[in-house]
Amino acid sequence: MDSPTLDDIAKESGCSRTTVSRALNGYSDVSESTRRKVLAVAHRLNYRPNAHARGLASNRSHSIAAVMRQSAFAETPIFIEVLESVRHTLGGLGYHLLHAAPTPEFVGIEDALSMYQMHKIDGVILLEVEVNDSVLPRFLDLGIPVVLFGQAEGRRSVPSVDVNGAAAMARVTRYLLDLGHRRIGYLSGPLKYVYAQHRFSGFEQVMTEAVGGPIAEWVVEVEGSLQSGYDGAARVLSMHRRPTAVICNSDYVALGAMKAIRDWRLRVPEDISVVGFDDVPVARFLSPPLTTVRQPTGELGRLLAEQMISAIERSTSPAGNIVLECDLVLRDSCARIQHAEE
Amino acid sequence: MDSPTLDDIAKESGCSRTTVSRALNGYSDVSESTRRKVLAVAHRLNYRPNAHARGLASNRSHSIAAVMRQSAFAETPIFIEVLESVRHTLGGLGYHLLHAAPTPEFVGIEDALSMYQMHKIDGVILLEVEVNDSVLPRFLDLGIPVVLFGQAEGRRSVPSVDVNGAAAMARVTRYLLDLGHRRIGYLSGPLKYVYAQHRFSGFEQVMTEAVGGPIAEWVVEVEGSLQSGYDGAARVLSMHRRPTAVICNSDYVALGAMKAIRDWRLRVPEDISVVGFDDVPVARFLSPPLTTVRQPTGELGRLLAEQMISAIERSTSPAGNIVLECDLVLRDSCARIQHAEE
DNA sequence: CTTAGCAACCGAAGCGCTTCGGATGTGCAC
DNA sequence: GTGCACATCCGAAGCGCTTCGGTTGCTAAG
Repeated sequence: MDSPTLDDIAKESGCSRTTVSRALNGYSDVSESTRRKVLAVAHRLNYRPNAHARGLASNRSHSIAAVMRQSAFAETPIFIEVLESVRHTLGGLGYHLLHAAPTPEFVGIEDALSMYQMHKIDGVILLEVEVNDSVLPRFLDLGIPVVLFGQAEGRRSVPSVDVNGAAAMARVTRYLLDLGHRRIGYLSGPLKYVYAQHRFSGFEQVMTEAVGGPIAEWVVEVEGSLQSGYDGAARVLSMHRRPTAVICNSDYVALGAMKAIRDWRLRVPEDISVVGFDDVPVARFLSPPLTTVRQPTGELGRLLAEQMISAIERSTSPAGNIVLECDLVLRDSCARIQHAEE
Repeated sequence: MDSPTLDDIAKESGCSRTTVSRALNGYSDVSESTRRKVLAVAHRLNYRPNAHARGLASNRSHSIAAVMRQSAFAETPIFIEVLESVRHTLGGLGYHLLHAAPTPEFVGIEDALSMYQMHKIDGVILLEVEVNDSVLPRFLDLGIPVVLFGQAEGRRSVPSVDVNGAAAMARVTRYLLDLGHRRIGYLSGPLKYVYAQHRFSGFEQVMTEAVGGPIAEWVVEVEGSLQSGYDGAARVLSMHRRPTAVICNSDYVALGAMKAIRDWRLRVPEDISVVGFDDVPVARFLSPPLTTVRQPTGELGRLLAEQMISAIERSTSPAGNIVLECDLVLRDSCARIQHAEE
């Protein structure tokens, strides 16, 4: 059996194709009784609008793509949660979410670009933003509606949803200071990313107020991978003077760092305290359970979706730059400092 | 500037719209010289076919969806790798991959169904198969091309790609037997899934040959979550007689189990050996590094994609039921048994 | 009684592509 | 000269929808 079309509904319900279309799409110049009749028939026939026909006529696909960078998906489980929330919200608004995930050749972006040009998607949610991002302008130049998870420096006109990374890191730093730590290491995310800059600034500021600033040798830039966390920690651990605590850019980095610490025959948290970021499911099951920062993933996703739709439909609220706060999740990977030297 | 259409190319290259279309789509009744001319113009104008128009005319979307169950994505990182490979392969064939991931209300499937009815997708890759699967027939009844990652009992006509879970588990079991273990626990995946049945049968058979069969109390059915692994292990650990080794259905389950073992004041591997499944990135960084089973994700993804396309285009090879072997990755979570009691 | 204004509805064009069925031209055997 | 096979090309229809620009029939003001 072939799928029913608008014409089938028109025939069944005794009105024109135009009226059926307008009834189904919620236009106002359709009487309530007609609308009800049309909806009843549509439901009975299990009608589904043909996305191609609709797209061709309206130039809209009702699909939006989530674009991220190389390996971000595997290394940043938090994206999964955020995107689930995005999908859920979009679904309620009649949109589908597509993941344009990255391949080694960085095709995530190219894919999205070409999908837009083919009218397969109406807009893009970009999941990681670089300082002086080279990708963002490519979308913007083509007039592709973009919403950022993160923030683009000096581009407040691009709608965005972000977490207050600076405040979160400031809080983590203060927590460690309160435990008596003064020598704090910092495994930063790649500083080409805006979020990494923000987080570091939070750390830096509190450290400056408290102890005159971070020690440069203990600040290491790492990728998101476990191995990179291991290597970063190893570098700090093999120094002459070691920190008593290490703040990590993600839980996976923290996990790598913890392995390095064990390999150096040191204990967490007795010898070195460790803090992660993201609160991935694994964090609670580590030994010791990891103290970390939780992001409001559900809320982030919901807002991203809403911003996206209003960017596309240009009717609702104007571009917003939303920033949410994080929670500090205290577990057992940090300890009050044992023997204050200095 | 508006996107160029076939007509633009036709005008520029001096041939008809029909010829341009056929040239671009590789039909044979176009001379080489014409084809080259057309391709050149298309490239110069940066032509991208309008997916809607194409879909409307040809009734094909050149998109395929990956469908999975509740939370599978977060708990089964291996899917990410497989899907990356699927995406990569599909991309080379002119197709896009969409993830129709699940929401709590199990909408992954509904989504895919409705997307198919809207002609947004041409087929579905189904990522987990239940015994007597209730979802599969829903796709099949609608005539939706489906390829399984896994196998459906008694449905050899549905193309599938799977891993030889029975052989893998048999190998794991033999490995533990070789280390002197006789009392082996087994944290199984939900037995409603075909793959869990297969894996268990591999374990069971080897145990039967070696020691007359598994001990029923040490076989526990768990979900994929870390917590579930913890709970399952806790149940076994609180028994009067404990196993000396535990085989886990996934690395995350193993991670949960390891935490339980620590909480019981026992050591891995000295007191209890642990084996995982999947070789997630985290496995190598655990303490101790986890012995586990690696699946050939890249190959799996490639084959899934190829099967999908041939299912859609009905031209190439017939439905296949492919099964690949896994690798056992030896690390430090298993030890030769210390003191044989019995 | 006339007519402006409004609610409700509809006809037809057209979105950009594929594809069916033919048209054209060339070379070659008869 | 005629007919045929073949390679190459093209016109036009049509996919199912949205939307522009109406028309119709009613109410209520003038």
